[in-house]
Amino acid sequence: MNCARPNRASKQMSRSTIKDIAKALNLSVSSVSRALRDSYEIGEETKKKVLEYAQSVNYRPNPIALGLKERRSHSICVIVPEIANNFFSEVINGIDRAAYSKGYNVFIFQSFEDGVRELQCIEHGIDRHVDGFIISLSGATGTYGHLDVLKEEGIPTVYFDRVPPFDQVDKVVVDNFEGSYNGIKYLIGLGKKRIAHISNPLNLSITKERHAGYLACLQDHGIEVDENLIQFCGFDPAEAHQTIQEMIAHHKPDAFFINSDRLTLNSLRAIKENQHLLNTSIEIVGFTNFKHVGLFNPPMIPIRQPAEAIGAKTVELLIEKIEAKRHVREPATYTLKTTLATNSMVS
Amino acid sequence: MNCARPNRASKQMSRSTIKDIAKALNLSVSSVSRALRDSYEIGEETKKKVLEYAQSVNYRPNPIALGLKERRSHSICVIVPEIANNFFSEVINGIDRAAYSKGYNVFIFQSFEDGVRELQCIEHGIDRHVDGFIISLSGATGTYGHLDVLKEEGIPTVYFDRVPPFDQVDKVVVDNFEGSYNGIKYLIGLGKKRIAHISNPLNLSITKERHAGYLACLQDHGIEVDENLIQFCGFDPAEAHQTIQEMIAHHKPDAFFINSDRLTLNSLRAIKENQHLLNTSIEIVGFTNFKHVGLFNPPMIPIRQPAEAIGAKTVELLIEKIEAKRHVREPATYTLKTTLATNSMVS
DNA sequence: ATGAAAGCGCTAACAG
DNA sequence: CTGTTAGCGCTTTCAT
Repeated sequence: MNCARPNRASKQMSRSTIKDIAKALNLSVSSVSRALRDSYEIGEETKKKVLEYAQSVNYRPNPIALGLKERRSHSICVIVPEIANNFFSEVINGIDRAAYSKGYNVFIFQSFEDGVRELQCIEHGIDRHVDGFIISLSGATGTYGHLDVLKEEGIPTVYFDRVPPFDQVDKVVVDNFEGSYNGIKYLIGLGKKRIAHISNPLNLSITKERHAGYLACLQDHGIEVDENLIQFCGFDPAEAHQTIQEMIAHHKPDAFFINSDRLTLNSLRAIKENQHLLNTSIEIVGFTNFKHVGLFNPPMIPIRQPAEAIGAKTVELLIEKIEAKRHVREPATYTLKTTLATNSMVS
Repeated sequence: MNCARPNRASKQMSRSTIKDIAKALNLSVSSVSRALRDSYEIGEETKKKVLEYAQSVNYRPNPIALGLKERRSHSICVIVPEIANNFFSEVINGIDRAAYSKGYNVFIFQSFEDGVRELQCIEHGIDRHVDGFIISLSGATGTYGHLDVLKEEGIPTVYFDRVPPFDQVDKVVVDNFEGSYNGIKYLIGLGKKRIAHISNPLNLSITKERHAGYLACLQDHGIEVDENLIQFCGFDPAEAHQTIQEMIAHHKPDAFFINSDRLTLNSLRAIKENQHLLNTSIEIVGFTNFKHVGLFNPPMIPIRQPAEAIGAKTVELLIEKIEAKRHVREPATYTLKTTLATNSMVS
């Protein structure tokens, strides 16, 4: 740690700038700039000299100055409801890796399921001149007016998972309908008839689709829908607990289908504690990307989303939009597949 | 969505600037700036006029321009090994909330356990003129030279959890020694004699301390240390699996103590699959902040870290340093307590 | 091929 | 109290 201090001359206290280089090499700033950007209107000689010197002082362009000048920042902004969530943190990994490999910086913001903060995040991103947004909507609001800025100012944006209900935007989602349909089908195949559905509130796109899958599958298999077996429940663990408890006590389900990652984990404990009230064994299927579901007791079958792939896809689409010169591709929705991990020991 | 377009005049295409306001109000930019910053050298009248107008056009200062000018950005940079980790994502929550309430923006970067990327993250932060850093070191490197920039340039920095081995920096940690000591004591209290220790490599500060706690506790209770029961193991799930398998097959432990969050989750499955090879019941204690440990089978007792509090503390220290005018407090280490959650059903 | 100068949005001397 | 100006680091006409 305490090695001899490098000689004074080479110490670059505050990062060295293009101006410093110009001075040192007796050139004008514009020439240096051109050399650095590999412009065609610069002499080979000079270019080489500049590049070498820049290297030697570990020159890095100042992205702030660049941003001010160019109105772009080579960075993208990701807004998710919360990071402490298996699914979202995996998606972020996918985004981070993909963006990094394309030379983009990633800013991660959390909306904490709050529409107001979501807007603030968007404004922060805009203020910082990010080149584009990747957003999964907060669950708390049913309005979308705060997204208008993005459209109006033509800022490239890709939504994923929890997407807005209008059309003219890019979306990356999974086939939620099919995901829950297959989950229910699995339960029915096990002979289950009273499949409880624990769901987040219906204002989110994904919730609606998953709910529809549940209904459709029951219908297709001639099982009548019992409204008592459907309960909506927010993000609070205590609420989940109570919901489950009442469901078990009053409506005797023989299986559970749970609608979202957080809700699944929150519900499992309540099921564990109350399942003795039922005389059948209980089967559980739920959306979750938690990797170690195989350790759970009661056991459950997870419906998994290809989170990293979703992240990678959003980046691909976003960068395509950012770098598109003229002809912009029509906005589209990309749908990936969920997996029903019936042998869920595998990570 | 397709509501009548607001009248042309009020449409602020590109964000309105201080200059626009000056023009509109027939003032100089400096007066506007002063009004906005609530300077004392500005007339009440003018100030009010400016403030109102600014409000009406939804003026937001451009942080990029500000950053260029002021060399500070009112933002901090958090660098963690990975986000998809219960502990780190909780800490980030703590940081986010605390920073937000003090008006600071948070940039989150992942080092992916890679020293080179860690340096890049630091450089990114510096380039973006963040006011300070909160860092938990990547596990892959044993060198610390890449942190010198921070010291040399005097950039406020607070380390947490995985901290560097030198003194002149602020650190927020937990009492890892005590944490594992208590964990082992608990196992011994259960009558366990052959307590296996599955540990990450010893290059991290936290690993060393936890290891020391294990050794000390055995010693204090007159249990001889069996080197065979100590195994080191990286971040790869397959490696953990093999390590556990061999441990069980060859050395017949009657309990496990596992050293880190990720490793704990990775090991549990291997224990589950191999525990039938043992004739005793097995007890498990491990560091993890996963919230739903109570659902696990095999059951385990988690050693928890107060992650949100750690995050909040790092922010408090960092902002104190950032905003300190003259007299800088001596760097110090703040040690919080772990919890041995013996009734681990509680979230 | 190279230099000079303007300007991105903002603040902070410096003048009045 | 208010206006003028320079400058943060960089790119980009526009001259030369």
